Amino acid sequence: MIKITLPDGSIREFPKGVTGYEIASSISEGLARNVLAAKVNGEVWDSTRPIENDATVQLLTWNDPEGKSTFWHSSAHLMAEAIEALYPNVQFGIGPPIENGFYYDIDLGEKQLSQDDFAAIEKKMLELTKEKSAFQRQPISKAEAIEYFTQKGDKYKLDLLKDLPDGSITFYHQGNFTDLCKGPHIPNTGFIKAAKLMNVAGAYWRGDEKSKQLTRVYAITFPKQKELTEYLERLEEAKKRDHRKLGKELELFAFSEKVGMGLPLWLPKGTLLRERLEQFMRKAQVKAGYSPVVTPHIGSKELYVTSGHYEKYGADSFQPIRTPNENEEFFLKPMNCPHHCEIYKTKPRSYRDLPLRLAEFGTVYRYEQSGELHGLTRVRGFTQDDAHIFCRPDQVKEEFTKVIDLVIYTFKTLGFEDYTAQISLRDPENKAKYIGSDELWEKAEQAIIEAAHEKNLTTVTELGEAAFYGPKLDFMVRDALGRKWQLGTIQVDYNLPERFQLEYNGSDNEKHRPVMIHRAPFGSLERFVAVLIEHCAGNFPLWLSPEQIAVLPISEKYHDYAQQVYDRLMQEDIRGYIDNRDEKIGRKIRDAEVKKVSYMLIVGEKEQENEIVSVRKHGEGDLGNMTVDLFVNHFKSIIAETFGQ
RNA sequence: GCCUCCAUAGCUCAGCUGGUAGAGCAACUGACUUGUAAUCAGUAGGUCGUUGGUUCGAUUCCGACUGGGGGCUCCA
Repeated sequence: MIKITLPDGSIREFPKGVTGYEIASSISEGLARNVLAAKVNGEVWDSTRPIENDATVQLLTWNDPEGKSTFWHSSAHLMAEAIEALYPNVQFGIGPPIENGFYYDIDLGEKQLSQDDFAAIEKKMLELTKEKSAFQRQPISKAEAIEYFTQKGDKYKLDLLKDLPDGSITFYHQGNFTDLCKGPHIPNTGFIKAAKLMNVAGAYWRGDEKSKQLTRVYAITFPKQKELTEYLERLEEAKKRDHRKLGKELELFAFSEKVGMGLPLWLPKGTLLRERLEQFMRKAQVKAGYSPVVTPHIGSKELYVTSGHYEKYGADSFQPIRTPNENEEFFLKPMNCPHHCEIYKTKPRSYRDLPLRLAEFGTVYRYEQSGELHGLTRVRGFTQDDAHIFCRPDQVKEEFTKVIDLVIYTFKTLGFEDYTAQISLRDPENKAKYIGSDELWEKAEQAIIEAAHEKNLTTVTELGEAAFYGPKLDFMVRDALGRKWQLGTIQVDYNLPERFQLEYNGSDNEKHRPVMIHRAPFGSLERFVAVLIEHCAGNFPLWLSPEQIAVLPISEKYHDYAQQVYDRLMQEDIRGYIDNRDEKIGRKIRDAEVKKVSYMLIVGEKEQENEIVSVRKHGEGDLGNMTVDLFVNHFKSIIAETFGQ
C-alpha cells in the first residue's frame, strides 16, 4: 500500500500502482468522469498512469488551468490525427496548448489549407472522438524513436529528437496516430465534445526567420458544446470593443492610404481625448518635479552615431533626409533621449542640480515592418509621454521608485487594475546584443529588481527582453482580444551618459558620470488610447469623454433656451454639442446614446419655464430635473472623484 | 519582411457557377414641431482598391501591386 495525500490534507491508502482515475473513483463517480489529469508531487501526469510511491496528488479537471491545458494538448494530437487522416504524408512540427486552445505547426507539402477546409477537419475530429481512443503512453529509446520517424519521414520530429536525452523519451498513441510527446494527456478522445478551428497562419520552424515556414493551425476544443458556443459569443463581444472599430465609429482616429500605413490621423474627438490625457500627465509631472522641454522632430546623423542607435538601427530606420546643398544627413527622431542628453550638456551640472528630470511629449518615427502594424497599438509615428531623469548613482533607486509610483497612480486613475509588471533583463546567452559592461548591467538590473520588490509589484522576469542599452521594467496590459501590449516603461541606462560624456561636479569637486532613467507611464499616447478604448468599450470616464454632454431641445421652439444652457456649460469647460435637427426627441436620444455621449440634457417647455434641464445619463437613463447650476456641480463632483487630482 | 485570408456607395453588407450593380443606415430636399433608444416621402451617390492577363464579354476567373485582417519574425 502507498499513502496518497490529497489537497485537503487528508491521507488515504491505496494499493501500489493506483492511478489518478482510481483515486477519483474512490471519491465520487462524478469526479472520476471529469478527471482529465493528475498532479503527482507537483508534476502533471496522465490520470491513467500508475503511481508507485507515496505521493501528494491533486486531481485536475476542466476547472484547473492545468486540466485545460492537458485537454487542449490532447486535442492538438486529435487534430493532428484528423489532418493526417485527411491529408496523408504531412509532417508535424510542434502542437502545444496555448491560452485559448492550441495550435499545431504542420508542413502540408503542396497543400494549402484554408478556412474552407476547416469544417472537414472539425468533422473528422468529432468522428474520431466517437471512437474514444485512449491516449497511450510509451517510453521509448532514442534509437527506436529515430527509427520510427525516419521511416515516417518526419524531419521536424527528428530535429526535435536531436536535442532530447535518451531515456526520457516517450511516445503517445491514440487511434492511428503516434506522436513524440512527453505528455501528459487526457484518458481518451471521447472527452472532447466540441472542436473549432480558429485560423491558419504561417509560423517559422523553431521561430527562426531563416527556416521553413510551416502552416500553423489554431483551434480550440471543449468538453461541452455549450461551452464552445459561449466562447464564440464572448469573442464576438470582445470584437465589439476593438479599438479599431470603436475608433472609427466614435470618430476618434483614422488612417489614410495616401498619408501612409501606420500613420494615424487624430480626428477632433480623438484629439480632445488625447489632449486631456496629456494634460493629466503634465500636471502629475509638474508635481513630481519634472521640467518640460521641446525638441525638434529630426536630428543629425551624428547624434545617433554618438548614441549608438545608428549602428544598431540605422539600416532598419526610415532613411535619412538630406539637405539639398550641403548634403547633410538628418534622421526622423526614433526616440527623444539623445536630444535630451544634449540639453543636459548645455551647461555644467552640479551634484546639487540632480536629479534633473526632462519631460517631453515627443513624437517619434520608427520603421516598423509592414506586417506588424496594428491599429493604434503598433504604428510608425507616435507620441511618447517621455522623460529622462539624470541622477547620481546613489539616487537611482529612489528615482526609480518614484517613477513606479507615478505609473501606478496613472494606471489607477485610468482604471487599469489588470496589468503585470515585467522585469526585462538581458539574455545571458547572448550578451553581444547589448552595449555596456557586465558590471554596469548587473548594477542596473539589481536596482530594478530591488525597486520593484520594495513597491510590492507582482512581477514576471523575462530574460532577453531588455533594451540594448539597459534593463527595464515594463507594464503590460491586455487588449479586448487578450493580446498583451506594453504600456508604461521604466529603463535604467548607464550607457548613454557614457556615450554622450555626460558629467557633473561632485561634492568632492571631481567629475562624475550621471545615470539616466528613461520612462514613459503611458508609453505612447497612441497605444494607451487604444487600450483605454478597449478597456472601457468606448464609455470613457467623464473627464476624458470627448462628448461629455448633448443638449437636446424638444422642438425648434426651445432652441434659444438650449443655446443658453449650452453656452453656460461651455463657460464651465464642459464639452459637447446641441442637436438642433428637426427630429423627435426619441431620435436625438438614440443618436446620443449610440455616440456614447455621457450626459443628455433635454430641454422643452417645462425646462424653459423653470430654468432647469432634464438629465439623462448614458447607459442608465433618466435622472430627473435639476437646475443648470446643480448639474454643473454634479458634473464637477464626478470629475473630481474620478480624476483624482 | 514572411505565410494566409480579405477589398462592392460615407458606414454595414447582398450580388449562385462570368452578361458593366442592389439594400439598410448616413447625406441632401420637402412635409411634420415633436417629451426619454430610429417620423414620413422624395433625391442624389459606385470607371465594384489599382493594374495586367484569359474571354466575344470580368465586380465575378488568373497574376502583380496597394491597403486591411489573423499569425510568424521584429520592436530603441
